[in-house]
This record gives sequence, structure tokens and C-alpha cells, in this order.
Amino acid sequence: MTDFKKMIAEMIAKVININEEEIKEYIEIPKDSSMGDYSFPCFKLAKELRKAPVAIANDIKDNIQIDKNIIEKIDVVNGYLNIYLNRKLIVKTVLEEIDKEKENYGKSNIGTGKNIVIDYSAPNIAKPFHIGHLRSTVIGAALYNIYKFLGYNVIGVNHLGDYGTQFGKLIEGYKLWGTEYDIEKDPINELTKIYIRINEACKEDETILENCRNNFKKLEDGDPYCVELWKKFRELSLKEFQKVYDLLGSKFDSWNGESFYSDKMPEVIETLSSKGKLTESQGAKIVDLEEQGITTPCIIEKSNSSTTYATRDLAAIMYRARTYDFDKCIYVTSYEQVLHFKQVFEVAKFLGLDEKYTKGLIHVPFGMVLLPTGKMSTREGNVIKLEDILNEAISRAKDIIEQKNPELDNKEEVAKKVGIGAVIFNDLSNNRIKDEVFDWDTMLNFQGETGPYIQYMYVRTNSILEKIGQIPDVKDIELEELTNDTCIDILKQIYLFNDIIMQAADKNEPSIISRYLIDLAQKFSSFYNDNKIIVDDEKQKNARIYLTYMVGLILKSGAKLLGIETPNKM
RNA sequence: GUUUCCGUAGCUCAGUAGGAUAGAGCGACCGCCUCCUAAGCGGUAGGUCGGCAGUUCGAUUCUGCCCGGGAACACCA
Repeated sequence: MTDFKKMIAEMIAKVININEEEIKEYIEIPKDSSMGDYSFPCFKLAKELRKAPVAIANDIKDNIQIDKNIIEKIDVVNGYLNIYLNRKLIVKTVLEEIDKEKENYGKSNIGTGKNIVIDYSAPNIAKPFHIGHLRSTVIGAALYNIYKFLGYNVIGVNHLGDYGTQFGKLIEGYKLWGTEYDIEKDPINELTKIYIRINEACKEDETILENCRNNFKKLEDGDPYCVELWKKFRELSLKEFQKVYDLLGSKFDSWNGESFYSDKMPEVIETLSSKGKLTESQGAKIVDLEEQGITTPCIIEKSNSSTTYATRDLAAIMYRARTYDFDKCIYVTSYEQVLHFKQVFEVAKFLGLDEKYTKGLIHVPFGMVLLPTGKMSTREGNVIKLEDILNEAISRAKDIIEQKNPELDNKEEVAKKVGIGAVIFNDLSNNRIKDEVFDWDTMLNFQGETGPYIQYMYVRTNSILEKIGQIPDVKDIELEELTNDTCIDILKQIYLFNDIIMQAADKNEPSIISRYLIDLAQKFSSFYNDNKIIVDDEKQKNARIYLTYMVGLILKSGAKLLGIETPNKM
């Protein structure tokens, strides 16, 4: 699409002795459009050109050759050069681009030929899928969609927590009291009860903890009883998780969890050992990271010679590098794990992998979901299960539909889209690093800056288009009809879509898109309120309908990137 | 204690890799449905951008210190 900044930079570059690229970098969008569509602050050049900013600005203004088809006027305010674009050009540019790209508008091919692995969701087997896992699932899925939209080949991996000492604990608990619980009937809840109970027992009796650790060791060594139990727990849990994934619409390209790497860890240990990076400490094998500025060493093998989370992550890095040839490998987890990934990424540099891979390792941390009373913990038994939240969201959405639009067809389906949309949007609307205190009414709020608000605005655009039957041809649209302040404001927002997606990818921050969609929806909503769209004046009507069409397209497309579905009616 | 993240309106948060009068939503108060869905729109009230220095023509944004809060810190993941 036409790059306005570049066009302006070209013109300015002809008048002053600064290169175009640098100028382009300085050009900004004023916060108030009364100060122009773009603005060039001349302060930055004052030193370089040894001139007062205002003089520079005036100088540029006096000498610049402006093409009236591109720039309407230029003002000098303080040290700023405020540039007002030709409004017809803005309208024309956006209209033509949308007409050409339709639902592909905003896509790009910057990712063509590049592979990105995204490791997300990763719930722990035999533990409830709680609200804390929602964030990883939802943020990961959004990043997946965003990168795909930018042309990358993306591999979504659900790195299941299906291995480790916790299974040693479960096995021990099952051995001790298995007959007291009906695992087949309600797997996760019953297993959780066992898990809580065994943890209590471990606290009281050190030998029980020792037995648990040994169970995991046995599991790694292939002990038939342990393996059989582990398999059973895993299967039952996955079935339960699938219910949540179905509600959220989550899909993964790979379900290779931690256990998948059980036979791939010896290579990690051997490589580290042969490079002389492995040292013994307190009976365990570790990699010392003092030199890297990390005071805690990375444990590769425990003193009972079983492996750790880190070892499995290292094996996964080797495997993913070979299998997917990744340019980036992104880990979406809570910020509790920053140290862990810092360690793992440092140790990965000792695995003899190409720099391409070790440089592509990225941890994307997010804040925690807390209860008003503090942290959630499976062991404390105070978790809020995600399935309950999603079902509550759907049920509340249904109540509102019943109240606002009782005539609606397929209420169930719409309630699901709206309820789930609210939950997803709530999680993606703020910077991911922020902690979130769980509150039913906040999470399931359907008013203001929420998922349903976006959906509602989409539904409005859709109703209009449905009523009118067909979208007018771009060629028949009178550009002047859309050059007023409000319309230009909306068009400029639409123009930014691709830029916003790139930013979101660059920072691995889906909330940038959420904010953008809220802005767009608000702008359109104001317009909708002040103007009738289906009017008698044919020219005006066509232009407004096309604007409505464009807004709807972006809202739908943007919501989809976030993993939110848009119903046609609600 | 060490490391790290956070601190903007009563509450929840935006603030575009330093810029022109700091913006939304919720809550409060006041308006708007004979008109394309009021899950909406408009308005009023509400701010020493945690504090102090420094860098700069210019700091909510960068640096340092301090205060307040969260998190991590070897056999959990």
C-alpha cells in the first residue's frame, strides 16, 4: 500500500541535506489531527544543520515542491512542520487497497520462508486446567494467528507438562490410596485430591517425598507399573482438556509434551559433558552460569540421576531446531519462569547449535492471575477452573441475549461466541506483563472496552450491509463524501491496520491489536450515532456503506487474530 | 540479601522505540431510542504521571538513587 511517510520524506529530502531514511524515522503522527496528518519535528535537525528549529521548518516550507495531489498544505507551528495530506488521496488509497485485498487486507509477506515455533498453553497433566493456563493459551494463540497473517510458517506446540516428579507423587498417592478414589468417573478432580493429599504427606514425612522422586526415576527407566499408571493419567487428563480447547477453539500442530523428550535427553547430557560444561555439585550434574551473570546454576541431572524440566527444554530446543529449522522459538509462560528460561537459553549456547537457533529463542512472559486472597495453587486447592468460567460466561451471555434480543436465532451459538469472546478479550486487552486479580464481574463484563463491544459494532455493520444487500463498487464512490473529519479519522485508522499488526508481532504483544480495535470501534460508533448510513442521497449512501463495510471487515479480521469469533447478529 | 518486573484519574488500564494542551473504560452525576440492534452515543466531575537528582532545546517516556508492591533465587514445573 502507498506509504505516506515515505512520500513525505522524499519531498523533504529534496530540500534539506538529510537522507530520506532518517527523515522518515522522525516523522510522527500528531495526537490531534487538527495538527496535521503527519508531523515533522525539526528540533532533531537543529544540531546537525546548525540552525534554529523554526528556521529549518520555515526553510523547508518555503522551498519544498508540493504536489497538491499528495499534500494539501504545510503549516509551521513552533518547530514542527505539520503536514496535511490531500484527503481525497487518503480516501482513494484506503478504498483501493481494501477493494483489492478484501479479507486479506493488512496481510504481508515479510514472514515468507521463515519458521516460527510457538510453545504455549502447556497445562499440567492430572491438574485442573485453571484460569492461569488461559493466558498462555490465549496469548499464544493470538501470536500464532498474528505471525501467520504476516506470512510466517508457524508451528504451535502444546508442550504438555506430562513428566516430572509430580507424576512420581501421583503414582505414590495412587499406590497408597488409589482404591479410595474413582478416577475414571471424574479424573482430574480425583487426581487433584490425591495430589493435594500426597503433598501434605510429603511435608510431614521426608521418606515419602523420597519415594515420589524415585517413582519418577522408575518412570524414566521404564518401570511397567509406573508407565502404565502415567499413561492412564495422561489419557484421562487430555480428554478433559479437550473440552476446554473445544470451547476456546484452540488447535495445536504438535502435542509433544515433556515426556516426548525422554529419549532425547542423553544427547543433551553427552554434548554438555563433552564440551566440559557439566560439573558435579552436591551429587547433581549442573552447568555453572556465574560467567553469564546468573548466580543459580542450571541443574541438568538430579542426584538420583533423573532429569529436570531444564534438560527436557534443552532437548526440545535441539529437536525443534532440527525438525522445524526455526527462525524464532517463542515460549509463552508466566513471568515466574524468567530465570528458568534465562538459564536454559544460556545453556543452549553450549549445545553446538547454529547461532540462528540460539538467537531465535524468545521468552514471552505474562503476569499472573491472582485471587483477591492471593496466589492460586493446585496444592492449596483454591484454583478456579477454566471450564467453569467459560460456562459461566456463556450462560451470562445467554441471559443478556434473552433480555435484549429474545427473537434471535441460534442463541446458543451466539452466546458461546460472545461469552468466550469476552473472556479472551479480557485477557488480551492489557499489556501481558500486568498481573490480573480475578473477579467474575470484571472478566464477564460485556460493556465498555470488551470483546462483546467489538462484536456488537461488527454486528451493527453487518446489519446494515445485510439490509442493503450488496456492497457498492469502489469505482462508483464519490471520494468527497468521505473527506470530512470523522470519516478521515476512521480511514486513517484503517490505514494503520498492517502497521499495528507488525508492531504486535514485533513486541509479541496482542494487546496492541485489542486497543486498536477498540479505537476503531469507538470511532465508528460515534459516526454511526451521528449519521444515518442508509440515506436517500445515492452518492452519500454508497460512500457510507462502503465505509461501514471496511470497518466491519477490519473488526472481524482483527478479532479473528485475537482468536475471537464475530457473530452476524447478537 | 541478590536479581528482575511493576507504580499514570476513586478503580482497571492506554500513552505509538524522548516531543506540541497526559487519554480511554468502569464507577458517580446529567442528557439521548416515532430513526440502520441503547451490549450504544454525548456531556460534567476527577491528575504534584511514586519521590529526588541527572542527560537533553524538550522527560510520563532514557540513566542513577530512594520509597512502595509483585516475582524468582539447585534437585517443582
